[in-house]
Amino acid sequence: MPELPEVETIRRYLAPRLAGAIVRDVVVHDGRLRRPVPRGVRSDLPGQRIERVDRRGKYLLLSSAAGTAIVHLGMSGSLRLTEAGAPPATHDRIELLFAAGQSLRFNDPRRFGSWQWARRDPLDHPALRCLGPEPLDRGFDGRGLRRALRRRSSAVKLALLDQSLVAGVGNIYASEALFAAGVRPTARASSLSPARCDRLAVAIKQVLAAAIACGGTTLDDEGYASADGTPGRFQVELMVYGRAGEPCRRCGRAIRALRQGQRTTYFCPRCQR
DNA sequence: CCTATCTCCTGTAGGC
DNA sequence: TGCCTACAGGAGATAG
Repeated sequence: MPELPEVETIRRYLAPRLAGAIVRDVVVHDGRLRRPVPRGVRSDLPGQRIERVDRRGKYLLLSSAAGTAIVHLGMSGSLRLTEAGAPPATHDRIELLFAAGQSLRFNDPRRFGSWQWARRDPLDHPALRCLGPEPLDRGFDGRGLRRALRRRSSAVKLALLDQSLVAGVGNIYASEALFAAGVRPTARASSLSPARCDRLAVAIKQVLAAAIACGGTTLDDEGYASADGTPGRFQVELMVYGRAGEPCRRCGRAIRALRQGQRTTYFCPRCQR
């Protein structure tokens, strides 16, 4: 399930390889994604030069003079850059063919991903307009986080998943960041002291940066990989996610799992108060 | 504005 | 072996 570190890993691989590349053709093998693939992807992108590959939250942005493809990998989406020519694989949905002979394939078994299109500033696009701050930016700190959390009555874990408060944190890194900060995921967001918000903001930055340095997290059942097929290595660094019943790597107590808003949260009952 | 709940989708795992 | 159910989860829609 690609979150910020996985998308950033893909971006870092693709940016130097796609910058300047000319899109020869766009083939939509199956446009039934989370929302239908907009016409602009097909009609405007061919012939364009990719100027930049950017990331905003969990979105990857492929920018050209004609517009920007706004790509979300959902939970099962992947991108693979290869030499063109191979027949499409099962669940290949969209393929960009480049003039130099490469092919960028978007594969998504569960169709939770999306390809949107922005003719003008992509940051004004509805998908990106309401995103919160980039957690790895300088400007993201405990004060801003506290401002965002203080008027939320929900559990802090759920608040961290809200992309309008912080962009790019998903289920894995929310649990990991709360562990790193020593904060109980069930704590009311509004109850966190300034000091704990400072610690949480630092923890979010540290966990995301460490995961990027490892090339993301590849779980057994999801099989995330970067655009050249390389899996991530952060799964061996996880402190709590997916470790229910196993001993805490810091204190030895059994890691616990609970359900919050239809998804699983992991935490250490001793290290997180 | 905020919160809680449901929905989309498909591969996989577990129970029987 | 096969059928059934539950589960994984991001984000948008909806109701309150």
